Amino acid sequence: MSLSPRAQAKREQIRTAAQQLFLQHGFAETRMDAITARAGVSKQTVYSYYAGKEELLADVLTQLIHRFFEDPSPLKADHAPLETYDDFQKGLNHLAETIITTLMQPDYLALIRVILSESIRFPKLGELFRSTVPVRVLKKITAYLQQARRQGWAHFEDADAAARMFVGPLLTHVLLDGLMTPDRPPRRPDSQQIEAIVRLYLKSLSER
Amino acid sequence: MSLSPRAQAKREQIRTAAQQLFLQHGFAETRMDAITARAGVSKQTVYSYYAGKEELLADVLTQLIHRFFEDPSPLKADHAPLETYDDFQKGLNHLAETIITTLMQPDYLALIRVILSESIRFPKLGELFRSTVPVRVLKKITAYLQQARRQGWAHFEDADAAARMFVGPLLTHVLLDGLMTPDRPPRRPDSQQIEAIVRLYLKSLSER
DNA sequence: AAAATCAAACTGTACGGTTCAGTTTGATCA
DNA sequence: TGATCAAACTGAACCGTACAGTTTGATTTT
Repeated sequence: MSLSPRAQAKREQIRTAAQQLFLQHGFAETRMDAITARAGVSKQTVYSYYAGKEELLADVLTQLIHRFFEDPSPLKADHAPLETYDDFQKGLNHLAETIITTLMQPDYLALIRVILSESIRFPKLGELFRSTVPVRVLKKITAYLQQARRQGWAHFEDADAAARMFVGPLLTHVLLDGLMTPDRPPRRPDSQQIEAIVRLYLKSLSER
Repeated sequence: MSLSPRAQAKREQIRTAAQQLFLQHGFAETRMDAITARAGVSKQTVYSYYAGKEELLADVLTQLIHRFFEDPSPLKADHAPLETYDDFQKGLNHLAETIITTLMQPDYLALIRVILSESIRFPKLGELFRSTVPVRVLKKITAYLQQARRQGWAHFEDADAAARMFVGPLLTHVLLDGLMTPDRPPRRPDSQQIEAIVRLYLKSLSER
């Protein structure tokens, strides 16, 4: 069942080339010939590793989804100290910054765009992404908030609503300035805008 | 420059058929033959009204974008009374409900999906949508909040951040349960979830 | 007012031209 | 000897056009 190291390498070459092209042009506009050319590989080889174009896309996206989530950066905020209220404020700020930085990467935006486009054709992929990335991120944030509540720094009833209240405003930037304007490079909100959001957010978690 | 009533009607037939198919299958997967069949019109006629498939898509989406925004419902909250704090709370709740109801319509979700998919090919369309719908909605909300602030019911510094804080959490539902799962019918959040969000939001606008 | 005439819009079919995914072939490399 | 390569090929899908004939509705003629 396992592949030889050489085969692994070939497969990786193909996947990488396909990934770049799928993310840049989308599924329909990507030509198999372009993939083989970029991978420096013959067409026959591609078809000896993948049954077809769709299977190749599935492999590329599946791998990307897992890689993006295993990326350690976005969610290590829960390992930061949380002893003073200032820690909490800094933690949220850092969390917001890393979420924005991650989401606003051109590759990440492209991935979301492809998934939204193709999830009609491949419902499985949409579901995989949904349940892997955003749902887990929401859960992590929920956990962090509950930890802060135990410490007495946050007061809320509905943890899910509180988590959405945190991510939501960030998403507005991603949608408007990242996904909706693919021609110009994504303009991420500056630190002041993020701070304003976090400050407002903290008020919603204050006592009474 | 104006078209005869008969021509208007034909054009409308074509547009309607094209709209249904583009929203259902997207641009690439929609066949011109399918459009002519559904419109009950010959191919020649389509090409006498439109230079090609792309022009047809542009017309369909442009019309949809304007229609969705001119839809009176989403934003008449600013005409509701705003004299007591209770008015404000009710106003926000109503606003949230109508925003969710509008966005969660299958047609609206499909429109967003098509725009996100095709905005690489047609940057103009993405920009038209962005500047017409979400940007104006944000501005309306901002105006409403500032009105509430003048009445003393809301306290905030950054009006833009406050507006995003309101729409953001709603968007999380649209994204996760509307856009990411096109196979099953969209599950809109129930009134309790929306109330929880509004309640939390009101805290972020409270004094100090 | 009924009949004849006419231009423009429309239809249906057929098909040219192109693009592309996937296959076959025969040579080359390791 | 088995994997890989380049290149040519196949077959199907699909956009857009050409064309010969029909419908429509208005205008003119009797």
